Amino acid sequence: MKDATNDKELKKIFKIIASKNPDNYFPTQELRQLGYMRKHCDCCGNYFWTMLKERTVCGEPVCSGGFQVTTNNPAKVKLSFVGVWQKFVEILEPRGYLPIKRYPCVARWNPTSEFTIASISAFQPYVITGEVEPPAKKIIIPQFCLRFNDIENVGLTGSHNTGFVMIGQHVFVQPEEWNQGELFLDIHAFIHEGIGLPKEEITIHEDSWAGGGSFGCSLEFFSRGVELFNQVYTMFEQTPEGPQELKLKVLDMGLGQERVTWFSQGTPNMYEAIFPYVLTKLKDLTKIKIDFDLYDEFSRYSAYLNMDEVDDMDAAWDRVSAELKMDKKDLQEKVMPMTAIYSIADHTRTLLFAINDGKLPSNVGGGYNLRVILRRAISFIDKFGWELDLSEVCRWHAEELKDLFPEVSERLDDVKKILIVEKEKYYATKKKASKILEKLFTKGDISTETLIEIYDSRGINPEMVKETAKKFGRTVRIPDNFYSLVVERHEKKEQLDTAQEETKIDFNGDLETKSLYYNDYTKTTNKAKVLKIVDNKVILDQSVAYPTSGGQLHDIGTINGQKFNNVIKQGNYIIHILSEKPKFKEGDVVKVEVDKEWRTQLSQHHTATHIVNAAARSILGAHVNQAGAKKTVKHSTLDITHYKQITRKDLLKIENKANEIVKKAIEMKLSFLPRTEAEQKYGMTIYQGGAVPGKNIRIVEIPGVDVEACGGTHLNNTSEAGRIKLIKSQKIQDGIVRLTFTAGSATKELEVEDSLILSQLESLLEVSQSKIVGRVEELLDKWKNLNKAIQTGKFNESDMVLKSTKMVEVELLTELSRILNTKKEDIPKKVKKLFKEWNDAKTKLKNVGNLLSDEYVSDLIKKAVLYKDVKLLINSFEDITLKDLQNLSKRVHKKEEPIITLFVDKNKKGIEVLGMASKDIFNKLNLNIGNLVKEVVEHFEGKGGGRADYGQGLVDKKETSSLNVITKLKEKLNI
RNA sequence: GGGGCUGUGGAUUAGUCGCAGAUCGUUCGCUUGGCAUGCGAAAGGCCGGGGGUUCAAUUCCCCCCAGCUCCA
Repeated sequence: MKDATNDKELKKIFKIIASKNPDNYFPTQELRQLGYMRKHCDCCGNYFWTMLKERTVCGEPVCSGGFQVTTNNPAKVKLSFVGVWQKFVEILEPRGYLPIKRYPCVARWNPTSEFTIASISAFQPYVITGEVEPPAKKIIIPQFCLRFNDIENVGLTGSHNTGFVMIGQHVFVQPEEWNQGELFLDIHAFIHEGIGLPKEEITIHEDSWAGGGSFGCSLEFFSRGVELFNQVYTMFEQTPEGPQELKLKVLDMGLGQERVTWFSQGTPNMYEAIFPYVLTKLKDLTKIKIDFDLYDEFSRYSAYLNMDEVDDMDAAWDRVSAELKMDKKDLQEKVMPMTAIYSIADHTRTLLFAINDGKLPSNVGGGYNLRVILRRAISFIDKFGWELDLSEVCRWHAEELKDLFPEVSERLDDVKKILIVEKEKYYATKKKASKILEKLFTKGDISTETLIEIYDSRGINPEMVKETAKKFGRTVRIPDNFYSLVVERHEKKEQLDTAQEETKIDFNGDLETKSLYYNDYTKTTNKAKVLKIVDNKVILDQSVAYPTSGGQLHDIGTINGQKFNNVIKQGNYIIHILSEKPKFKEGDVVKVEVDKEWRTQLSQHHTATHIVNAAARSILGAHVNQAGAKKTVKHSTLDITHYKQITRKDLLKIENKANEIVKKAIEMKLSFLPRTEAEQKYGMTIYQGGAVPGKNIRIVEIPGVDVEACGGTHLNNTSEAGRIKLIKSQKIQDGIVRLTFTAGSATKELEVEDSLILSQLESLLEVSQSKIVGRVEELLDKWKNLNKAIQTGKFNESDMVLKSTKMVEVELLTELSRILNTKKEDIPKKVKKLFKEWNDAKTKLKNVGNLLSDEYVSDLIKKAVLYKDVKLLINSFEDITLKDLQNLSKRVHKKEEPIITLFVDKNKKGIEVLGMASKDIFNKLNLNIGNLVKEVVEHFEGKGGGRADYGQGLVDKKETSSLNVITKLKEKLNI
């Protein structure tokens, strides 16, 4: 047993051990009392319990010949979906179980998984490890769970869901209170009395379970080839010395409420049993009649259509229609609408719960799953052209579930808004996709490579490609293993990245540092005993210094006057990292002092984060949740869930709201509460900052505003936060917006920086602050105009002066960075650049006899000579730019065609040569200007090139003169 | 969490180390009794931003910003 290296092996070995001595591990006494006998399956070799003497195989579908739910239904009690839970309570509550409310299906408290995937998830990880007290020792819970690994099968097989309720029977007790037989009898009572299933219809399998180093045995309950539930007794843990009894024994029984409902009603498929109200509405609206016999027949073979395993869907449909002795097209036409209705019903229910519990559809993370099912639902609706509003279907679900889950009716308006936004996005990408495809098809055929590429980067799947191909009367070969090719491509790329692991410093012994920063952030000093020193790292028995955690940066400070610049937390102890070797020894009593300003600033930012979070929620809606946060000395960032970019208006509203909260001077309440008590009192939204370990959790409450479980340093009163200023918002992914803001003296510093920028602009543009925006707008406009004028030679006097006195009432720098399309820091740089270019243009245009006036250009053309029937203009200039040469050439060419211009300019860089010829010169004279320029500049060890009608180059050798270059040019032209 | 793609007049976009193009829309003129149309002309580009390489960058390299997308 000790040799088992992983859970899978552990499970296998333990199963053999348990089945050898069933009396030691299974409630055999109770089983026998009830009349069951132990048997050995002829088919798979496992042990099972049954009432039937003649039974020789266990209840696995493979051994007993598939599902037989619909015919001659064995359940004597017919229960609705909600009824199943009510019956469960009816049976289990008198037996000492406490029914509790479901946890959110978005598992904010759980660091190991994003969604709740089983009823036991509600208690993972801290209850299981014994770190946290459960609400009661025996609990039952109707837990809504999400699982997205079988999306393509939903609607097709008659029994797959993306969201489902797992009814949990959970027990957490000390070994001496553990009564396995009773736990077994409790659940048996539900199935036998509650559902009314005769014992003859029940088959119970012996099995084992292992996970996370713990393991135990389990009993699986089957009837008619359907696994109804699995009761897992986790009693042991694997240790280096071998298996040991757990200090906390855990019962994990999870029962699919959908499955049991179906079983109890014996409806043709599961969907019909679990949301009849929604289905009736859907069928009414779509006028779709379900052919139950056909669907039943079909769903039996639907496994052939499992997208995960089948590469060639067409062939798979061929196979199924052959089995059903039906025409393939006919079958698809009949089956697909039914599939669609069931899928829509399932997907909307999942979306309702997930959005309600704080997850938004997105392009990354778990939100992606929501997007996938939403798009799947919409595409069904579009395919059949139904007039169906998904948010309306969500509403029906909410109604249908009101007795069990009243909370999902609370945010239906939010759900609607979110679904609308998401739907629009879907259509936008679809439109884009069809455009891209059209382009590709007009270009030629689509290779497998591009097929994968457009799927990966544009979301265009082979299905869509095929459809468009039809329109173009083309065919596209799609490889059978398309999706595995995509996976392959990812594997190649993603292998390159190696996760960098944090280096852990290894201290032996059970060290513990008492944290002194919880009660009062102004307490910044304490005396402590040195527990351990390793190199520069110091562990004390207690400390006021805050270690980096919960998104808050660590404190800095001194120990006995020696600086520490970093503080980290590891296990139960805090490590101060000194900048030099400590002068004190282990066992010494030392004095810790934390930098007060630093600490205050971090506390201001942390409390401000809670305030902004609450402000955002009150302005944007209840769907706003924290998705991450970071507090540094300079500023604080808060990521919130929201379905679109936040408008500037709303941003301002949030800022105002936040500052209102500050001004109200609300006294903060900081306290420790037992986890369960806190959850019950304030709800699961306290886990804004993510999972928080510990039996007792710290609650940071701004009464009337916000409550969060949080370990950071906080102010005593909101007024101490100073002014909160939102610097920017950015959408970091779909569904998540990052707010960056400052509080306290960071705001002041920022304002100083800002006013510095503004005063720079003031003196540059020679206007008062309030008029800067107007002036910059004007500058940009006139800069454009003059740049154009340089090319045309025509200009407007009014573009030569800045005189705008327009005033705007907005945040100046924000507005400026919008106008200039640049970051705030770059504003002065950019304005300076524009201003300079505008001035330069002015000078160029103003100078008499300047290069751009019509007269000058005409005079220049007069200098042209005749070269093989074509005008040739050679001229030299001084200190103008390449751009000027270009503009001048262009103007000459506009005025006089055909002509060849060869301009030479001497400036700081050296001698620049620019040649231009009218388009047809090359053919006429067999003269390549690019080559000409190249040869000439290279003769003087310069560089250059071009093409037939354009050439450009530079000679940077000091001793070369313009005349030299011109002479060489002439020489090459034989003149 | 890990990848991929895209950014060019108001819209849709082509393009390339070498003078920024097209279509639609807009404005003006002509055609017409008027409209749809037809013909002709014009205006409209910080080639997302910053830095680098280069004789020369919208194009190549790096960083950022914005949007889209796939996978776990």
